[in-house]
Amino acid sequence: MPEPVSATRREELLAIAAGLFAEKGFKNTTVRDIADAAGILSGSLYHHFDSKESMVDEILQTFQTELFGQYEDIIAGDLDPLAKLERAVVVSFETIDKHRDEVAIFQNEAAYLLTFDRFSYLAERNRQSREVWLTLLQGGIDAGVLRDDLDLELTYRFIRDTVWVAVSWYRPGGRHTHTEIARQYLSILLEGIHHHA
Amino acid sequence: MPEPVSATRREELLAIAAGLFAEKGFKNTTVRDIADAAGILSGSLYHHFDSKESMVDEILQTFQTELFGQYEDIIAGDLDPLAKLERAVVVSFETIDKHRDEVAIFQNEAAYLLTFDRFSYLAERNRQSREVWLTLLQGGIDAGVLRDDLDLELTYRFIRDTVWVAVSWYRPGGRHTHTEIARQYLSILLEGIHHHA
DNA sequence: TACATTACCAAGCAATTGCTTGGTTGGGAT
DNA sequence: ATCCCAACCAAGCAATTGCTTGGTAATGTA
Repeated sequence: MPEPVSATRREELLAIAAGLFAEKGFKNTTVRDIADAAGILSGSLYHHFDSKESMVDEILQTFQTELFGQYEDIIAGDLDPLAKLERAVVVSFETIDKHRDEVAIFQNEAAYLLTFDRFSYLAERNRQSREVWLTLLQGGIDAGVLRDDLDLELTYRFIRDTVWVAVSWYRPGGRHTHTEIARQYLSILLEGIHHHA
Repeated sequence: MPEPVSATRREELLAIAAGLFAEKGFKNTTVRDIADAAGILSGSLYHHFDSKESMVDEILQTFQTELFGQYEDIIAGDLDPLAKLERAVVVSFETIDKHRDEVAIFQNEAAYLLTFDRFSYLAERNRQSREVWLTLLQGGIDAGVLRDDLDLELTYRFIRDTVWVAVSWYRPGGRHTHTEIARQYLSILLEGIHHHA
């Protein structure tokens, strides 16, 4: 197993931990599991990190900074409302493709991690995410390009859930690329599955 | 092996356990948590049940028997294809309303529980669920009432995910009834959010 | 040569876990 | 009056948990 020259040992260990946290859950992954996967003893992990919590913390912070930066760029950009919404969906699926473990951890463990003070920033991220989607949807409605007879909150949840839950089954190299999935999901979301003559 | 004792106390304890499993996860809920919530000592649970696994087993089996029975009724019924699909969505939201804890446990813990032999029937239920939705979708396509340009597998996942993930935020007595949520979700699914003149 | 740094090992501790064992209580049937 | 039995308690065991401690080996750098 050749290792990327650029990856420090620290980043390697974080990637291993992320894979296990995503697959088995945070609480259900022991420091011995992580150490075994890395080929070292559990105690040796504490040369690199303070605690198991610090590992998942670093994993989540890194990817969230990147993701929310992209959302901000979209909103601040000059695309038309519909294109902005489409772009946000595509970016989300790109993130699922590029940061599958991190997204899975955020999806599955956020509720549990929020019981610790040090992870209270996750609640802020959720609030931020809601604002992004509501802003994009309202923009489309104001421009007359989206239906105005739907409950905005329900529509937001519909989109959010549909996009992120795909991380539970999407695998790179599967029968659909993330681009193709985004395209079809957008088609259903915008046009519906009903046949229009 | 303790057998049915006072059916009511047994059901009480199962309901308490289900609430905790749904809220905190199976592995992350201790037998002491369950006992505390029931106002007894942890050892006393073993008068009613063999193990923690037996509890979650009984919880899942009971509700799945009911749910899949309803799906079978719909497919065997004489509604037209579109109405069958709509009915299946409505029944699913009714189930989320009526068996919130059980659905949440199935959604969140199935992957973990499947690592134990005794829960292999959960994989069979997943297969069964996929067949139900694919049958309903194919029926609509054959009847010319649903679009035939979408990937069937992706459409199935879209519907499945959208319906069941709602259990993560739906609360009875919230601002939307499960009937209202089903209605709006169906509207988006069938017609899309795009504004059609 | 002397020292520093990085990455790890070996051993184990305190807390928590699921579960076991033997015993107690109180209401209902005989 | 006696007995039964469902429901529980009190105590604790063995395994697993996150994490600590003190040390070692290899690779630098002065």
